[in-house]
Amino acid sequence: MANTPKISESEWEIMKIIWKDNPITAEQITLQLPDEIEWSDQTVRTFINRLLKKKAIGFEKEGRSYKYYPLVSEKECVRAESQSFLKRVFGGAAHLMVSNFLEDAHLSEKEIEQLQKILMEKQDAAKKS
Amino acid sequence: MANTPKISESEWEIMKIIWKDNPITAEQITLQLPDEIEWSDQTVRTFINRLLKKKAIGFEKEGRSYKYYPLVSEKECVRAESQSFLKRVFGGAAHLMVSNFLEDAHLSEKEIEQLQKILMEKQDAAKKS
DNA sequence: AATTTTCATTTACAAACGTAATATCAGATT
DNA sequence: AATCTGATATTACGTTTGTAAATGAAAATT
Repeated sequence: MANTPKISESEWEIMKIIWKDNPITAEQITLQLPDEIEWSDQTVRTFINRLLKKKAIGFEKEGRSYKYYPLVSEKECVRAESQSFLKRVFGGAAHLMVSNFLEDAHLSEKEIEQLQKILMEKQDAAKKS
Repeated sequence: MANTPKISESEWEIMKIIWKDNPITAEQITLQLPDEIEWSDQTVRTFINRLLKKKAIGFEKEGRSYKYYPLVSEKECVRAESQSFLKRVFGGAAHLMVSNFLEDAHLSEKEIEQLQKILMEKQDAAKKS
């Protein structure tokens, strides 16, 4: 609902960690980055600062260091990014997007079933209205 | 397959038009932009030039003006963007992404059925293997 | 042929991004 | 109290993006 700030690709990596586990120190964030990512801790701080400036996160002082926590919810941000992606790549047509993903992705039987369940619920809801 | 160049948000608008209809002149591209977009034609040319530089499109001289055509396929680019989005926002988990979209999107009954069909085929394929 | 018009090419410029290095400041240590 | 250390804050710098304006060259017009 609240309009979310624009979060860059690198900043997403930081946000994902903060959403999972907060309040959290800069050091902990650096440690929890996936292995493929090799940023100096200065770089991590830069992203943290930009997220602060964008009001995507806040902090509380704890002794010597700060602990950061989200100011925007993951749900909102995922939603905003999804909308933007959907619009950019599929002209806003969700069903095109989904079918494209379904065809392309390698899904387990369990996952397929789960999706079918969701679809069936959706169908019921659509019929009722 | 061929690795696709990184196409920015604005450039996507141009590419979508070129994919739909090519070879096409700069003027025609400008005309076919959706109404919400109000770029000066200089701006459109800038994006075209950047796409040329990125080898996303090519051109053929036709008399006074150029006609542009894609050098990368829409399919490839959609795929690359989708992967990038999936990784960034959903940590690469396609089923999470799809279920999120399904829940959020307003799909017609027809669209739902279509998706179910795809899922059923997927299921058959998964079982067989 | 000179001028105007129409494309395309080059240059511009500020904001965002990726990636740090450097500086500053508050506790911890000697 | 002076110094060291670990954290935060400021500054840096090249690239990409959004958004054009200026320039150059070819074609159309006068």
